[in-house]
Amino acid sequence: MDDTADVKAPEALAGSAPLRRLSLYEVVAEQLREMVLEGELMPGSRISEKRLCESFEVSRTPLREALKVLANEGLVELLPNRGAKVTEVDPREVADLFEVMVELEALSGHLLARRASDAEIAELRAMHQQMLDHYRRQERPEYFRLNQRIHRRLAEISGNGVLLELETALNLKITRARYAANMKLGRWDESAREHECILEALERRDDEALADAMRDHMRKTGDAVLEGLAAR
Amino acid sequence: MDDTADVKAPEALAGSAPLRRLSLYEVVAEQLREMVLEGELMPGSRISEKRLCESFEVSRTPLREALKVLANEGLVELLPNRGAKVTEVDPREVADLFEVMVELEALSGHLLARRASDAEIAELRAMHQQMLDHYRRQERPEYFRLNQRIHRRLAEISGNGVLLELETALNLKITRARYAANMKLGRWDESAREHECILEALERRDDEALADAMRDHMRKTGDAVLEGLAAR
DNA sequence: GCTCTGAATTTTGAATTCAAAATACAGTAT
DNA sequence: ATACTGTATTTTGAATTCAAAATTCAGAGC
Repeated sequence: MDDTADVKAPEALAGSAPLRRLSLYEVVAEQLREMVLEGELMPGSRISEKRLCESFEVSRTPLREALKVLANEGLVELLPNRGAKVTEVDPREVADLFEVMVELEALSGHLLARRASDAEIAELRAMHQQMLDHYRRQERPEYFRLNQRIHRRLAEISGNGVLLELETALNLKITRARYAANMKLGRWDESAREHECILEALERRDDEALADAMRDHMRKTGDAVLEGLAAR
Repeated sequence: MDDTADVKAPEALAGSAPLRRLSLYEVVAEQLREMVLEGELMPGSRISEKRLCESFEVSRTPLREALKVLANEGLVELLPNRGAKVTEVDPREVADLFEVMVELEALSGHLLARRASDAEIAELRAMHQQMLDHYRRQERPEYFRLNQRIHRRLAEISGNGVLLELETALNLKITRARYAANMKLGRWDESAREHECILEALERRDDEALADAMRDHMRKTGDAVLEGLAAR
């Protein structure tokens, strides 16, 4: 039907911020990442290079480069001479993941209490309030997106680049586990309350309380996800 | 001179152990990794694809795939349309790195105290004693290698796969920072003593003491590396 | 002399091609 | 009918080719 559309528009995604064109493999990787995270590519399923190339309308070269990136992120597995498959969500690994994340969050908390500026705390508070609005209006996707943004912002403000990278990387897998577990809504309001605790501890700049609150929040999230996974 | 040598011998490196052929890009990645770690490729230096292709005797495809892997590991930076360069060792980032590593080690300690079997503890003790032998004989490279193996084994035995992966990944950068800092030997015996503390706490299965000892060891290592970096 | 412009060259990005491995499949023997 | 062998097909791995971007460099203009 639309086979006139040979025009690729990778710059469409570039926005305006970084002012640089993305390589094709980066675009493909981002797409793939989303497909894996949202379960569009089922865990365990083999990935046919040809099929994906056709659907993305790119050659195999950038696709294979993208697969290598995803493999490093742990979202796909590369089998030698037999292509790639989407990694399974292994509850055991997810448990390990949260075990680590809990500690990273605690570290983040300690750093935040020391390093966050008043302006940054106000910014987080504003985001938090907006998130509560979405909660009250039961706007689930908006709530979820903002929730993610807040967590990311917390990691950023903690001022440790390595920590930010690790949390981002691990969060990929967590997001995937969430989808796979089909997170029940029960924790929605519980989670909102935990966020309130975090914000309050941060505003008091209470080191230990903040670390504990963040640790606690992550631990409970983990428990909920694992429960969801077990109940499949 | 030797332009008769069109024969590539990638299988020469495959050895016999894993019983599966490594892809070319994996071999290249491993070589590159070593070159970066040992400072053979200087931090900040631009990487010419052509030159490297010639020296490895492979085409650009596997080399570029390998570069993508290294980029994910943070050893090289990919500049759009301008190739790759070896990432600089940024003391600020190294500090962040250790800040995180210290917590990961503490977690590792807690897990080890609970999960290590008697046999595994004995194994670690044996490795430790052997390392002390190398220390007494002043066999530096052997000491260093065994040191690395012990740390890796500790991570393995802690039984958290994600933790093992992270420590392995971060350890890459730490190793590089060490080389860059030209680690002075002063800490050699101090480090051996710290290891003794770790072993003893593990043998007592003293949760807190072990976590503290491992945290402490990593913190001091970090301080030494950072000092070395500052003194360049 | 210095800077700017614009071709020539080099280098990178991505598609295509070629070769090797794996898979699917048909036919034979048991 | 089932298991096995050898061949055809498909799919992956890696080299090559083609196009686009960056770099270099020469010469014109100030």
